[in-house]
Amino acid sequence: MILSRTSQYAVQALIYMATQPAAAPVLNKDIASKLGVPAPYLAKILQGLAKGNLLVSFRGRLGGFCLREGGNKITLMHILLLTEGPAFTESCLLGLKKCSDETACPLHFRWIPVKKKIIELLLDTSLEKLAKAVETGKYRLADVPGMLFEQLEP
Amino acid sequence: MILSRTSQYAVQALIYMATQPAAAPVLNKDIASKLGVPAPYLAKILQGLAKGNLLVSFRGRLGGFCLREGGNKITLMHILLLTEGPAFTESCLLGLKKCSDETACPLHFRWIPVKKKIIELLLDTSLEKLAKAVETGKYRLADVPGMLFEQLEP
DNA sequence: ACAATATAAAACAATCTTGTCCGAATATCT
DNA sequence: AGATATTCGGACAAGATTGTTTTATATTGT
Repeated sequence: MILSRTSQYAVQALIYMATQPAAAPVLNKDIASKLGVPAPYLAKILQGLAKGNLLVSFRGRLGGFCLREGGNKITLMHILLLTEGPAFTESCLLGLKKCSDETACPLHFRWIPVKKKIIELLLDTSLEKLAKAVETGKYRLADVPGMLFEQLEP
Repeated sequence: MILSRTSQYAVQALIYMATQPAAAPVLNKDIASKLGVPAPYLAKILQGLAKGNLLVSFRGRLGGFCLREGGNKITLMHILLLTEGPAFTESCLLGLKKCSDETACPLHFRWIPVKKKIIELLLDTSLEKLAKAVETGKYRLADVPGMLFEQLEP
């Protein structure tokens, strides 16, 4: 029923990046403060996503992270395959190592149609869709309120 | 996409108990060995289920654990409410503490119908159904093979 | 009294999350 | 060109959570 913290932060961060202008790299520090998540942990997650070719990273001044592909190419599935591991869609509800159509746990065939729904959702939901939803202001990305589109400069 | 180990062991154990004659208490030790899970850990889990009124426990000789209600009354939902906590059906995919129809994360309304399918499955799946499935021999409850209905006595 | 069993608590281990530190890379400024 | 400021990269460790094992205690039937 739940994703790991790592996956949650990864999705939040990528949605936020998709709301930002694609040209300029986004700073880990900025993402962390806008989302209210620990910066060192987020950095590690973003590095992993860069290694998985979802992001490009630039060091030095004017550095930061950019989405490698446009937000319309990246789906939740792409993200979770990296953060949850490549086998996360095949996991057995009861935790059996071997649970296939041949050697099935008693929940296997009941679970399959539900799993299918989940996978459809993950495949169909692109960063672009989510970013646009957030940009309407009707949805929030973090518990910390008002940080996202009400930032004031001194 | 995944339940905690505790939940997995709890469900496995209860299904196994539902395959056994209801009259005699079942020993933690026996369940553990048949399922191939650590006995002390399973004991702790079963005690929790007893506290949650899903099981009755008997101490001393001829002791053990019994299902309190018939297997047809107990659903996966009953079990998981105890092992995952009472709020596990309300958790937000992105981990937001406050994510309701009013203050929604961008995944909220996409996730609701899928969550509904999951809840339906959990409410509809009784221990009795699962136990009967296992008794046909077509489904397995544990990775350790052949322990369930091929136990030989010396 | 004894043996078998559940219960409780605590100790231990593994994993996940978070924080700190320093080095490497890169653009900007002088 | 060189100095400087900024940013990612990676190693390491502290803390938190979860899973596992051990130990001791209480209860019950024979």
